[in-house]
Amino acid sequence: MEERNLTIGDIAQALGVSKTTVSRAISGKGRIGEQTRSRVLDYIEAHHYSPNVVAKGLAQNKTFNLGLVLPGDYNIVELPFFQKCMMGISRTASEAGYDVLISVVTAGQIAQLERAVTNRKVDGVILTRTLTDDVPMRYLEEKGVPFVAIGSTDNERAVQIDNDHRSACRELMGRLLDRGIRKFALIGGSEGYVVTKNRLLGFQEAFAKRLGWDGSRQIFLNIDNGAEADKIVERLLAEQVECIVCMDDFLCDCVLNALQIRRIVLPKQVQVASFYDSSLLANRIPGITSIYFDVEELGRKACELLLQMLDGEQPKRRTLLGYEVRMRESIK
Amino acid sequence: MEERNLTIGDIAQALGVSKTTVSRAISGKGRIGEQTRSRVLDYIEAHHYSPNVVAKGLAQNKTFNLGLVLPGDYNIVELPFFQKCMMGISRTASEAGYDVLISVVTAGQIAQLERAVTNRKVDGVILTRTLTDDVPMRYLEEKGVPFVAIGSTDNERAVQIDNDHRSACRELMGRLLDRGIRKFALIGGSEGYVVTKNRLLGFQEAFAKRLGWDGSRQIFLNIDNGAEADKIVERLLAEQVECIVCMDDFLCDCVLNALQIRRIVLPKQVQVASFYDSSLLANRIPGITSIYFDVEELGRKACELLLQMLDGEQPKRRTLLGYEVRMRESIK
DNA sequence: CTGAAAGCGCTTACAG
DNA sequence: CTGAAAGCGCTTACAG
Repeated sequence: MEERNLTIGDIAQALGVSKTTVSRAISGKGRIGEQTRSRVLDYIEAHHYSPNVVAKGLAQNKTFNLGLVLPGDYNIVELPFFQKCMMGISRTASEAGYDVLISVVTAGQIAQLERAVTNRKVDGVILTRTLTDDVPMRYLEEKGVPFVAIGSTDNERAVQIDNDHRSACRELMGRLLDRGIRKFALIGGSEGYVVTKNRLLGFQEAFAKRLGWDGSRQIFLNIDNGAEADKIVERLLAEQVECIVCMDDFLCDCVLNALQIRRIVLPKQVQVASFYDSSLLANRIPGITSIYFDVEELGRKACELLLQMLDGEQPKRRTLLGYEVRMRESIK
Repeated sequence: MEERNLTIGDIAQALGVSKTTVSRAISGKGRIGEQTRSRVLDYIEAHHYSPNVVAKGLAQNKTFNLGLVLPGDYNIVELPFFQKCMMGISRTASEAGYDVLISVVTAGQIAQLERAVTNRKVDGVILTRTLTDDVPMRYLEEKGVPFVAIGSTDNERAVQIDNDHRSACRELMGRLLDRGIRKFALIGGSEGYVVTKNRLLGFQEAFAKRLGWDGSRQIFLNIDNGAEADKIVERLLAEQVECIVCMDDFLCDCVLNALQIRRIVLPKQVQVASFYDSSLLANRIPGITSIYFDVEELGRKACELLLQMLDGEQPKRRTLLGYEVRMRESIK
């Protein structure tokens, strides 16, 4: 248990070759005789040698760590998103021989990220959230640290990856419109998130495409708590809105609670749809019509992009991933 | 941006001293003249030098990384727990100059953890979940890696930390009993979790303490999906059980849904309590009586324990943290 | 195809 | 109080 770990030197000595040779056998770089190689590899196999990645890193000026920036101020509905992202990233990183090191960033306080970067603990970084004025992103750019942003950003230089929220919302709204719904209300969160803008765009575009349409649509943005949502719902019910569209599942949860208190029956008295399909609403009855994104895939792809960058490639600036509209009983 | 990072050698040269001296000024170890020290420190300050932690680690045979083992197979209700744990750990680690490296472990598949350990990427590990037959724990013991387990385990040798679930459940049940409730049903998850056993113990003890008590209690364990829960609820309603106690919030969520479908009114027709108070039920109306634990604190303490171990201390085997019983409207 | 040597950026006995 | 030197475990030109 406390035996000193085997080193490349031990192997070299045991086999009567040089450390250089052992190193080459392991890395596969440089010419080396097939015989010598297998002797070394066999020895390694038999003695369970595994290289000291830290030493390797020091010699190559790499760490084989990826930084993962996670927000410290999340609300519960976003949690499954970050979690699944993390799973996808962790898995992909692991398969490529990298580890994932986390930095929690709260309200622009990037101390943990700074530590990871200035201490040279990471080769690159993945941001799991984008803001319109993104402090971590600015920091990484300034430091010249390779990074990829999950989510969309206006920053033209950043490598970014996101689901195609805009098209997704447009399609969902199109379907609702096609079902003959006329009076809509949209309830959304902070405009500080780029995704809010994109969802709004998709929402609007669905209407723009249908010229003959003669209904109404109300939009409420920057709603971030149940009380506000409750008031809005009350008002919407009074106005006999047909369908309440929620930009995310947190708001949807609030709306559903507001409806439940008032003993409103879905979809008979009012219909509901959400622009996001998180596990949070999975148990709801009736099921809520919403959009599904493969978040783990998003994490995997993001990680792949970063790994490409670390390999010296220049991946395209912008990647958009698909979506799936899931019609459920909350819509007639 | 692409300037080579400053090294200890650069500083030594600039100041006309030896690297040894610079190193000592920084670390504070070894004798060094007050003058020389401040000269070095000033230079460092002025030129924004920050040491290469990886090199330092190589020399000291440390990594300044803590491994964090996260389950890949969680259900949504546990998510806030792991998240908050992580926040607490990350923060404490960061303050102590450590970074946190994650390993996702799914169903006994510990490849990621093994990589982190055999690659010598971590100095110690924190487990965020304990199982009765704990594969990661066994692995860490075998490898002689210092670790602390969040949650309780039968393993006597393991340093473990947990909230005092047993007392918490006993106290909550005591309160319910004192309110005159007679017919109870307890619905719990897998017995594979040590916490399930502890909660069950606390549950039972509350009854054991009240000799004169003449009610009934039914116990359903290993329930892990909404359908099962639904059936049980149906049966309990038929039997006119007074209070349904849920071992965790996932089950509580299932139970509440089952009640809602049947238009059962809380707490009038049936009362409900949960042994855990996660954000998942925060928006529920009426509020659910439950037990609150400070999970971030749990993470912080766990991290402190591990840091102590890495400092060569031997912390006590078992730490129990407090709890808070929160009575809400779901109980009369 | 193989090896001696220098180097990655730090620490730490050992001398002085 | 300070420094030269060896060492942590690897990689990689440079020779041969």
